[in-house]
Amino acid sequence: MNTDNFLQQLREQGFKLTGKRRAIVDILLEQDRYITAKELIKKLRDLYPSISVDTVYRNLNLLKEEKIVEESEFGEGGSRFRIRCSSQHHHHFVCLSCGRTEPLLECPMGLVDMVPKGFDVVSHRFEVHGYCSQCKK
Amino acid sequence: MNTDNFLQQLREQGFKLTGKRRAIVDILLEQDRYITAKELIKKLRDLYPSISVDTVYRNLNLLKEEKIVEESEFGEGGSRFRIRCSSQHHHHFVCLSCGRTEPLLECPMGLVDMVPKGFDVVSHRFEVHGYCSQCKK
DNA sequence: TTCGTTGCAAAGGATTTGCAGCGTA
DNA sequence: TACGCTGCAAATCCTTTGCAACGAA
Repeated sequence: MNTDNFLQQLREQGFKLTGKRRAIVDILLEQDRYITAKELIKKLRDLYPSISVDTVYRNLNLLKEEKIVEESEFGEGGSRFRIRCSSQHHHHFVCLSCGRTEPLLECPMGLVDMVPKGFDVVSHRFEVHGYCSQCKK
Repeated sequence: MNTDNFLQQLREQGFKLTGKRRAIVDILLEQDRYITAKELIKKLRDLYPSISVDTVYRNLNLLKEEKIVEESEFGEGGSRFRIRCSSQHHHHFVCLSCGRTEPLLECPMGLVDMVPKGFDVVSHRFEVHGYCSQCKK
């Protein structure tokens, strides 16, 4: 997956292809981990020193709606965002220190019956938090 | 479990037993589901019309630190809180409509190896969302 | 009396919105 | 040209904090 794939997908929906939008996707892609909006903005300012936070949030929301980006809430400093590189359903191990993610080996929903009878399941969330091999040292 | 058990626990830590604190625990206990701070405050105002939001948040934070209350973030309108009635480790099915919770039958972490080698696991989060038998109608 | 608790007012941080001008297609 | 995108400023929403008065033990 590269930036152009994602931008192409947006263009097909009638959205435009701007330098700032490209930069947002670029950065998320080269990070490939959960980062806060703040971190993202900081990196964007290297290229676009005056980019406004609203633009970033508007783009993140658009990318979320298009399922290109996913959001998770852990730690401090607001939501964190990461790009969805794989289209296959899976969950993540998330490093509490650097935000790096690693796919988990299983999805619990498929393993056994988790949910008591009588409930309609719409979605589920599974996340394992800890420290990656680099950060645990 | 009843309100006095929880308040007793707080008293042993040197915290005081006020009417408002009791009311907060009472309401959380009679709800036994995830509710937003807003909903909680609304219900508290029946008994204490002028209770302030800061008192509620301060108490929720205290109860969280004492592991009496747990917080989850889903849906709109900020964090949601519920009282921990059972001391046994488990996860929940959460109704997206009414916030009702139901213990899940398994904890995925015990079932198989979920996490690739080399990662230190600190915590995990598992939640299933959907509609309960009442709300799905 | 002591020290935790509360309300008030204000601040804080994250995120969103209306609007007018700009830029892509 | 048309319509999406952007920055600005302001607003909104949720949550926290300092301070002085209050209240439980």
